[in-house]
Amino acid sequence: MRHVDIEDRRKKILAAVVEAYIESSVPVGSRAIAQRFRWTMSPATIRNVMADLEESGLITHPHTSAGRMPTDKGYRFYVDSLMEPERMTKDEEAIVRKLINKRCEDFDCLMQGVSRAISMITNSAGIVLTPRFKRSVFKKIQFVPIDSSRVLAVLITASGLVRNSILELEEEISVDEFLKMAEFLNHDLEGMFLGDIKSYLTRRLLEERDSFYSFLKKAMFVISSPNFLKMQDRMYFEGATSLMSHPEFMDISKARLFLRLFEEKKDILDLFNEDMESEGIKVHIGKENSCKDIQAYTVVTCNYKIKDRTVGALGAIGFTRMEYGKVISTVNYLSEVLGNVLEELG
Amino acid sequence: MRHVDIEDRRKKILAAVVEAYIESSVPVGSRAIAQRFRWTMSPATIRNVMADLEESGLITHPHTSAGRMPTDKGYRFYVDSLMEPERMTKDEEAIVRKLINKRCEDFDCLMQGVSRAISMITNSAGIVLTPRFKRSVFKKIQFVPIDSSRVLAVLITASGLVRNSILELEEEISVDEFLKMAEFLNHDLEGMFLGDIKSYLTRRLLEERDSFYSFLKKAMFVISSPNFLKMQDRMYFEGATSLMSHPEFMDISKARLFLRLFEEKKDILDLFNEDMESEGIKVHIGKENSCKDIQAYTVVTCNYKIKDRTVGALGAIGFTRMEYGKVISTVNYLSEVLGNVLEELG
DNA sequence: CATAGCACTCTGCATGTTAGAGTGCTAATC
DNA sequence: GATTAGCACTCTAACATGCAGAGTGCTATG
Repeated sequence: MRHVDIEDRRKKILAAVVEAYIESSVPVGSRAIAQRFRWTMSPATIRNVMADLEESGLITHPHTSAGRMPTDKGYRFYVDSLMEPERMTKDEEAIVRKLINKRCEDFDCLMQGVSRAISMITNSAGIVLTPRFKRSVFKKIQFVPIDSSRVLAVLITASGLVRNSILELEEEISVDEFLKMAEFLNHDLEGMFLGDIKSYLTRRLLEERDSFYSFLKKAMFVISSPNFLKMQDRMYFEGATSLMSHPEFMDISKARLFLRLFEEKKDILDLFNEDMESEGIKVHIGKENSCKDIQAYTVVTCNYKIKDRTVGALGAIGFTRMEYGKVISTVNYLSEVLGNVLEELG
Repeated sequence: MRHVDIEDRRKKILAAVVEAYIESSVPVGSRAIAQRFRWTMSPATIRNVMADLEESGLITHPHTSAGRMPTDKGYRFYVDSLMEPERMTKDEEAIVRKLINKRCEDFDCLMQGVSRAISMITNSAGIVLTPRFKRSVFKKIQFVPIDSSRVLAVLITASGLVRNSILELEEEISVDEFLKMAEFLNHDLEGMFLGDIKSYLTRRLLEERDSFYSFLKKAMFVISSPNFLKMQDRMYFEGATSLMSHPEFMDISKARLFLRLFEEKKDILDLFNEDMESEGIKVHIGKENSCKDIQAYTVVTCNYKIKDRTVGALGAIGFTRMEYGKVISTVNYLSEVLGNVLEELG
């Protein structure tokens, strides 16, 4: 059937435009595309198809006599239907191994290594969110008294992460009471998600009205102390410099706005936190982003897991003109690597 | 005496050139300087003095018919002899209070607040090093067993900072033994600098050859576990964006090199760590910096203290054309604020 | 239906021109 | 003797002009 051929050619040419534009970062003309197909079609033919693709809103023109470049819609179609997945090369795996080795058991160093690996391999900026506190599983708590009015709470999660916070006490609590409280909490909360602890204790508080009551209340007070459960979830961000060399940042005020995204953090965090709710790779291309300041970029995110449970997210941010195949496979790969390392480390 | 007058005028004109150049960021001409002095001198006179200053290497010319701009040597003279100290304004103090309030008792948040305050007030980038681990004073240690082969060591310093690390055990150590070890360490090491602990224990090990020996050896093993004492000293860096709007970064490759300084971190850390050895404000102007990549910038650093002991450093980095008075007073002020907050928090 | 050819358009670069800002020098003035 | 006015000179930034190159759309032809 003729019709299939035409559809097929449209796709091939769109893919060629996208790939050529990604490589060169300048609008591509019909001649360049014809060359790509080893002159099996003439530039004139390609021009006709291109005019067609433009009408469908998949590519555009910056001005009359310029080549074509993909629109966000064009990239979307490319990512969904045309793109071929890319395998990680040996070199790239070597980079990952080099940056994320056992030697650097420091948590900080690990997170930094992962975001740096993403940025180095993809030529975009790498982003890694620390394992979300609320999504971690309770394993053990211990109290270390500092002085009469303060105590240090040390909490270990099932995945081996440690968080500590200093609690300011209003009423004095004896060492003995703290020992009992730790024992109680360690027994009752084992295996519970940290995000659920508060509501669990509240429920217990309502159920048991007798002997245990005042004790529970104290535990509750400790747990809901202002800086206990709302703990430092952090974001690592590396590789802004690798974006700086791209022509998109010729206008420095663009670069400035981009960097501000990461000083403010909020918009990026929101995006990642939302994506964490679902499984696997998510790609947000240009104007698809609800946040205006991100609309010039593409964000690729992926959740990562410890023991089959999503605890955090990581990803990459770059220009819409990014190497989608490579970025997607890299982000995917590193989400697995990070999960594994954290599991092992736990 | 005539001679004094001439010296005095040279100084006044140099100060005017420096200040005008800092304000405008374009080379300043004799006319502009004359205007600054409300035409009490004619441009021609000023030109003569300027030619003189240029011969002394304090100012330069980008080309024949351009105005003058200070050299690094000129800035140095200005900072050492001409500059007037600037008081913090009410507005600026309000910024500090807003960014560093009690509510944010989270350590991360505090460090970030300080570096952000520096950057906002000075229009430069703010840098804060966390309190150096080695310079902290031992207060208390506690061991929390995780499983048979690992134990969590929680260390509290006299200034109230908490650091923890997971120790991998080669030979099994019983819970009871850990309790005794903690008791021993807590008793013997109180008030000692963390950086001195290792050598102290080594000394003890040599002195006591009898009953205590095997016990000390175990403690020694724990203390010198690879990731115990070489802990994560971090650096906070905020405000790169505020530098981006300056004309010095018109060439984006400059901006790129600048950002790389902070992805690499090493050069900056070396500079700050060295400056931490001495007291008070240090100013490194342009080419005075030994690190080549920093030679286009001026770095202002200051140590900060907890209980009269230097534990860390903070500062600002900006173009040599920075508002020296404001930057110096701001860095100085915030070093005190940070010290006080940490002390209170400890 | 595909393609060759042609007129047209837009960019980027090189070149030329001009206004403005600033200097250095010299001669006149205080 | 120090200061200043005046003038010739130089360099930059901005704008105009011209031209080559790349790319398109349209039309006529295979």
